[in-house]
Amino acid sequence: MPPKSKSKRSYHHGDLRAAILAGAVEVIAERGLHGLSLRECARRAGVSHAAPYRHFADKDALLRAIARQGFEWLSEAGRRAMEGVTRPRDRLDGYGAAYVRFAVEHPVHHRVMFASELPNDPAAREGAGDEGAGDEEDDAGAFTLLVETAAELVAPGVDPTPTAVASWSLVHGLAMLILDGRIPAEVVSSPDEAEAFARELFAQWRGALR
Amino acid sequence: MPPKSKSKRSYHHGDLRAAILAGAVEVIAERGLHGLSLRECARRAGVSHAAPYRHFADKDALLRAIARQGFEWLSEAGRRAMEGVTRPRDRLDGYGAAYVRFAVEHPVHHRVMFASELPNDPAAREGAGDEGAGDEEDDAGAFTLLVETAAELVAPGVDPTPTAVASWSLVHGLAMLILDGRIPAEVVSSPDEAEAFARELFAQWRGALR
DNA sequence: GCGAAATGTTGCCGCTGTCAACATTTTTCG
DNA sequence: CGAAAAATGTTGACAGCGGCAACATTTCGC
Repeated sequence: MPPKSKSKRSYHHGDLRAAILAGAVEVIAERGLHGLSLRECARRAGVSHAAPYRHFADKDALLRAIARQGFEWLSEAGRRAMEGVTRPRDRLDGYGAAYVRFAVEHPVHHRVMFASELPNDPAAREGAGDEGAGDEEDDAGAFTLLVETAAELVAPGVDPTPTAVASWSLVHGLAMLILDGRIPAEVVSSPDEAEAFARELFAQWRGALR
Repeated sequence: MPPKSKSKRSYHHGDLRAAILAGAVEVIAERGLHGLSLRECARRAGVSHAAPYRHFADKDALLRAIARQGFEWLSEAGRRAMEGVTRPRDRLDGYGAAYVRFAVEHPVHHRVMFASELPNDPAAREGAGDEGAGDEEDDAGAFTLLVETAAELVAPGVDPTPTAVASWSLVHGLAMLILDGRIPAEVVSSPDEAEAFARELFAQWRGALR
């Protein structure tokens, strides 16, 4: 059993897993979430219709993989937005702005991440070391980071959860409304405009906590 | 051509359309959005697999009907929450609280309404009076009502859109996070708790506008 | 009553998810 | 180096689904 930790290339296809992942994002962008099919992904990768099953147990597993990738990118974007920023409010501002920007720049990932067609399955916990030796964090990572940042903002001893929930709600709701096209396009047509708009709303919100 | 305006009963099934609508909501609640199938709805209604097509052009039409019903209920709940309330901030508070409560009480409708797998189709505008003589409002109604309420709150001459967007983002994001189970259950386990939590966040937010 | 419209049924097609059996390539290890 | 084993890809099959066409039945307007 080879330790398939890093380099996965030099097999039949090269890196089918990544190709299918990218193809799936492409298909969803073109035909929507319910227009995704494993067979279409296989077709675009130039393999037979059952090949994807060597890399994903089923369709849900593929969607979970996209969601996981999205959460990783989001966490990374949030960390990068806060790095070097020391004042707690500015850190929370930066995270929120990065959140909205991520949603606008990666709409498919955001939709899959929060499509919530992946119900809470606290089962399937076995086989240590079979797959995923790198990172085991799921969506919890993003929320944890947010709560920690909010904790720096509120008075010590106060439960930071409400502040974290409010912040997350604001940026999450804004992101969803933008992605669903329910916000006038002239307000948030580009990622930069979206981020600026988010920062404006966040500044107003921050005033309420004082 | 009978004027099928009101009483739709006394045909083969009685009221297949309503039965399928209710069955679809049931199926979605049990198996998720992607677990919905017209054939399963037909089965539960006791009809053959093609019968639903006499009432819905396709699967999307069924989902659109559910969404329309949801938007009607939401608008009605918002109006009822604001009726008799005169102070603009209290009106906005009431609408937001009703919004969150609606989402918690009708999670399936909320999910379908904002699944955004129903892309903007400004086509198909013909045949006046064929169907739907009652109300023609879509999701625009909810947002319009919100903007109008926000307009009462801000200083005259100021664009109320940012305030409306912020308010909607907050309650919409909160609703989605609750429905997706990303908020600790001990905070918002019941509709009442969810509404109370929403009111608390809204009160904080309102302070920032002053 | 009678024609027409509305409603429901049966049968079919292509597509999809998923599995099992088979084929091929690559890695591991004596 | 050379087999055994593992990983990867292919073919074929099955049931379920969305959607359509043709047919059957009920109800309504007159």
